[in-house]
Amino acid sequence: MTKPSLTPRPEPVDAKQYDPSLIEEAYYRWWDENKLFHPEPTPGKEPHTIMIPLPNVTGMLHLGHALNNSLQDAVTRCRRMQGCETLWLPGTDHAGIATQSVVERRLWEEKRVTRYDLGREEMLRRIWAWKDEYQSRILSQLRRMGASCDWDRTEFTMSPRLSRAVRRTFLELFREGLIYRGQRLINWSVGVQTALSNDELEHHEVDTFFWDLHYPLTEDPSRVITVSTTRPETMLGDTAVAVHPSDERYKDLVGKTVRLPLADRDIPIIADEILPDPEKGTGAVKVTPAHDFNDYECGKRHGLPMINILNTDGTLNSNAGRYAGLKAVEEARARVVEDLKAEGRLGKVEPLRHSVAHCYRSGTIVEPYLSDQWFVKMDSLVELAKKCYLEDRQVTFFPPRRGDDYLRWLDSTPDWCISRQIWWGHRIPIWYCLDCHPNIELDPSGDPRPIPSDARPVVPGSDDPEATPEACPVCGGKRLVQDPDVLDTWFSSQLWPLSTLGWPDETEDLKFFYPTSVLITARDILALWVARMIMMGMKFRGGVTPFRHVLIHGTILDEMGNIMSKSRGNGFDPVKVIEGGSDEIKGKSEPAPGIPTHRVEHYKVYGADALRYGVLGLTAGFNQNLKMSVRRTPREGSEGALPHFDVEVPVFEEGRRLSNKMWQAFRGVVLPNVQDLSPAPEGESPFPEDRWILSRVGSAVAEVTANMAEYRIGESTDRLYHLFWDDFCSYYLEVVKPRLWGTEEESGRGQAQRCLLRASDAILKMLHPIMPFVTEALWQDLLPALAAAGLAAPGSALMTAPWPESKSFARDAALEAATALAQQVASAINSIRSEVPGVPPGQALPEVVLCAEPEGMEALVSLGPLYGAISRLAKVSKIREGEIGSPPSQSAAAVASPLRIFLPLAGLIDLPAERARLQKKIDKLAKASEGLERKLSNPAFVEGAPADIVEKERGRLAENRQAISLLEAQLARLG
RNA sequence: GGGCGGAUAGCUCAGCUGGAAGAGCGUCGGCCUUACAAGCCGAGGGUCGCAGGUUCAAGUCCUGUUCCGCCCACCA
Repeated sequence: MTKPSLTPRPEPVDAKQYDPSLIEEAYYRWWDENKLFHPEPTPGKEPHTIMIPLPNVTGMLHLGHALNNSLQDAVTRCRRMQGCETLWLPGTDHAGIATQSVVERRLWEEKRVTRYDLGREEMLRRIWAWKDEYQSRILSQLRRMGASCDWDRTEFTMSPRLSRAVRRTFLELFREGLIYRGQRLINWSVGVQTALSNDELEHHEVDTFFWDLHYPLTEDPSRVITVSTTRPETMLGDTAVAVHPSDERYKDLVGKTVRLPLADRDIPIIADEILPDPEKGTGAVKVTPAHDFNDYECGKRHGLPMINILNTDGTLNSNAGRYAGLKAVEEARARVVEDLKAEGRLGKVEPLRHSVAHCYRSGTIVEPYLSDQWFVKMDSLVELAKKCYLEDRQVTFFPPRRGDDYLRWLDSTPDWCISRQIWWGHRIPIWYCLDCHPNIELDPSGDPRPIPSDARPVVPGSDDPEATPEACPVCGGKRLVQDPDVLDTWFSSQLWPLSTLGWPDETEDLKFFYPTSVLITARDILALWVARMIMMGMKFRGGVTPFRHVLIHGTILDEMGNIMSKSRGNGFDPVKVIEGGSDEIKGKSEPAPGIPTHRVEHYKVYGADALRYGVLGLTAGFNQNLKMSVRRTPREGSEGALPHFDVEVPVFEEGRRLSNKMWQAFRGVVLPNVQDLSPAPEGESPFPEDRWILSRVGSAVAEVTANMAEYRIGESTDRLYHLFWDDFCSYYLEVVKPRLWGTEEESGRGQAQRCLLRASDAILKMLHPIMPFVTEALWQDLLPALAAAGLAAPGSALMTAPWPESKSFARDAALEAATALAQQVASAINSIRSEVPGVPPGQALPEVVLCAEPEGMEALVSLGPLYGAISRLAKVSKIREGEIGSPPSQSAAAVASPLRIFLPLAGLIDLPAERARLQKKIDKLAKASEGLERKLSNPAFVEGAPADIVEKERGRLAENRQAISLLEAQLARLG
């Protein structure tokens, strides 16, 4: 309570229906201006920290982000109300390759210039401008969704502070020998012209061929050895043919040479244990160590020469002789095949579909490419990451099975290639001495190229991202040039939980908020990001995990099971869902049969709460696929050339209806009736509906609290929906209304008001993490009454109000059972009203008679205090008890075990229709009884099953039989 | 090829440690009942993918199998 009082709350909105546009921005601004999102390290308080999985500045947020951030916000808001000092730290990722590619593409489309035309400095200026624009758009999208991030701590991976952390990390790992430079076969993106790590590849199925090539023996050209390949053009770089040592067919050929066609080189036939599989193809394979990962390993085993035949742009180089300059896959392949055919060296050609690696950003083919790159040695880091999870149990996955995915990746990760031949990113903090290495040249951008494999690295003296080494430690020369490459984006993102809190400085934030509480993310970056953050935390934070929990949520898919994205044409902008409006969609594929790829879509105003409710509801059960159905209906007579569609999303529809229902219930019933508190005696209310709703709220508080603690947020949305709609609105409000309207003494108005306030308060609180806006707005309207009743502090905010406790709500199981029976009775009466012809639908029924067998008397008695409730719910004027033996004549009957219900309907009843209705019920009951009888006549069941189960089944059968006999008697009476 | 997940009402999905099949939407019928027609009342609709097994009892556990999806993998 040390916080200064809040600024005046936003003006109350008086609207008949809920209009999110009148609420959301005003309340968000109010929270923000009161710094309610901003935590401070506070000794004695429990911290709760979430680092946002930093979105890329490449584009706008999509529905997947809406889900991810709704989860984070729901957890954050819940913990904040539970008294934690909550930090949700926002920020963005510079996303090196992705962002540079986007800006380059745009430059080319708009101005026909390349990055080389602009030069490094100007290009970076353009990318910074892009970043500024998109970062602010992304952050405003987050605000729009209601994200309670601490904007004062907003970070960016290339800020000076984070750049310092990156440099510190690089230099420490380098000094330790965990970062090294070396020539390796790496993945090369031909489109972006940079190295990629294994994790940046996408595999796509490609239709191609399997070609058989005949290589003639040097000593006897009439004899050939046949190899099969999917990449005939790489034969220009072959340096051997390999066979399995056990392969009898080729035993005599090992050690001889073949004459490589087209290249006219002699290459050896070698025996290798690993590469060739005698069962496959001809059993003999061509070996191209510079252009295939397996061949590379084989080449190293046998000391084969490695002939690089590629340029960085994917064309063939001079090692390819007359094919130089041709694009390898698109042009050279066909020419090589053609020429081999002409020479009679081509064997059979079979169609083949196989998966080929593509660049995850440019979509172009990835070539294995031999080059000098920087690497992180992974083995010791992998050990730390395993220890954290397996031995220390410092980190827990939700759901637990995700821990297996994590381990699987750790077990199969090679050294990490971290250098990228692009400009946007953290420059590698290594210099080279031009005096020691006179063959280093500077290209037009001022970048040194090439850097020899044996160039001696010179490191700067400090972590300052601006620091440069003064002189060459060997020759003292001052002509130093920095390595032109930048680091893989993930090198900086892996530091996110550390660097955002100020590491390597020992800041108050770092001391208080580290380790973070939970990392919430989708599965696709488990390896790329999650595992590496753990490594860095373990390495640089004294073996402490960066996060205690990892929540892996599913991916939103469309109804067909495809990943949703705007570029595919089946996704949409979350802000459009919130604000409504229209959007031109120009996708790659049809979102559903008959829906064109290029169209205009119109969205309703759903509001942020409905969006959040909808996406959070999808997450129930930790499912990995979250299919979301979308209805698109064509608009008649739409203007313009493009077809127009109205878009409806059922899950958002549900959220919108819920927000509106809340609005209506509070505006229409709760608020008008709590303005003037009538006096009420202390202690428990004598009115059963009061005790009932508090009991129901109490059990919901217990369940929701438990669910939230396990991140079962989808389950909570469902639970709260029914608590509010069914229990609070359909039952409690209906039943309590007369007391609110009535005079004080008789009706217990004061008690009704207090109970209403307590239930409302708890419901709004529990719904707040899911639907922050409508709940805060209604709670503010309710606050004066809550304060008057001593249930809340005046001038406070729901956002920071304390979470309800289940122990403050008395539970009453017997009352809940009695009320459930009352609801069944009301429902049975309504059913008769609806099904029996002749019963007036609108008017109240004059009388209902309830009867019970002797063993049901207790239940009947317990129902006594609830007659008023039944009267309201089923609209009957009078309820009385009757003798079971002499039911009223000319009546419709129903059963709500253990009670019999009679509606005297003299003169109104349609006899044949009523007879048919009764017969239908009897048939249904008889069918159920048959099953029970069979079960109970089975001695194995009666003896084997626990006694209470057998008893239960017996009771059920007796109930059924009684109901049947009653209905049959009724049938007989109707004649 | 390896790993994982899914298959339950027309659609999207709940269903925890095995004890009479649920929600929302959609459909059908009836209601402008004084918070709410963005609503209320009622009805219909399911051999829980298929085949075995364990058990007195299986949507739930085990085995096999078929589809769908995802992740990983060098399939020459």
